Amino acid sequence: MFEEDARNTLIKHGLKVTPQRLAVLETLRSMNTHPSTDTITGVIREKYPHIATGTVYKILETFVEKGMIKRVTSDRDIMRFDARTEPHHHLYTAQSGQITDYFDDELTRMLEDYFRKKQIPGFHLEEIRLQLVGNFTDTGTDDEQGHDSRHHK
Amino acid sequence: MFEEDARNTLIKHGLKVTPQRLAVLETLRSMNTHPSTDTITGVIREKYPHIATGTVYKILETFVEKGMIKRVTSDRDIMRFDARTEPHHHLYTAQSGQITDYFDDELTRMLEDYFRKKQIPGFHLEEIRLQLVGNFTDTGTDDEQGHDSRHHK
DNA sequence: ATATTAAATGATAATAATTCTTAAATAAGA
DNA sequence: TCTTATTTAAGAATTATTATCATTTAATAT
Repeated sequence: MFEEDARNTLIKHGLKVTPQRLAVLETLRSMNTHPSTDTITGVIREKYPHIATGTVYKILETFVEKGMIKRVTSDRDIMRFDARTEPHHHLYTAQSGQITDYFDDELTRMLEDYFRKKQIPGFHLEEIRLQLVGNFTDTGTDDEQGHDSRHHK
Repeated sequence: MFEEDARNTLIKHGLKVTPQRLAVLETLRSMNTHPSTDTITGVIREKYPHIATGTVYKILETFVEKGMIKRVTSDRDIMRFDARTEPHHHLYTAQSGQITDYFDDELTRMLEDYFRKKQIPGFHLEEIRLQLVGNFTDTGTDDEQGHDSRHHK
């Protein structure tokens, strides 16, 4: 899934390798549910019960600054994070507050082409994010968590 | 700008007409800066000093439930609101945390066409939101507030 | 391997945003 | 006008996030 292991990613970005940072990065990479800080902390504590809340916050902020992860904006007040850095979009559902990755290269290309041709006056575009809001029409037979619709076409 | 006055909008949605609700809706409609709850409260208090913080929160939530306004998700932790219900997109800038409306019918049509043709399996799409992240390249001569780039083409 | 040093962590306090609670006030309809 | 269900005000409570600072630790040079 990820080109390099967490340890190398940290080194590449000039960060000290600590067990806490490894735990945060590996946890985030292993989840496709765009967890909140609180969820990440909870998962880590199963294996590493002593990590402090503030540490997780600080680590996540460092990672965002370095561009290793992204903040995903949810409708509610909680920050969510995404370890995937390839261009992709997000499916949002109000029902459960779930955020699911949506990979669609054709769509990404179409949007990039569009804005390559049409400049927005007075604005330098750096990133295009699409939020697709709706509901899952599932028959509900698969597991609760991890709506892993990685629609890579 | 808006088809009907605030009073009628409230009645149409089965809400009692109170001065507080009128103030919130009119304030929000008069601003194109996607204010936070705190900003809205501040503006209202200039004319109506007694409104309670909790009241503004409750009113905004009621409006969102009724579909009269929308939540706009910012990268940070504060909720922002938008009184415009026509399809449009948003320009986000990290510099100042500004959120600006971006109207582009061609773009909206292109996205609608795209998803009319291509269904996302297991997902019923209700709304398409585009966040255009970047920086304003302004020469900085115009007023601080209200980057009202309503690029209606 | 050890010492050095800058950086990271843990614990906790502080702040900020939002929600909850309840009594008092008020809008809408009889 | 009177009645009643809603709404508001005020402040307490909760939750998310950030800041502080003493202690610990990773990386580097010895």
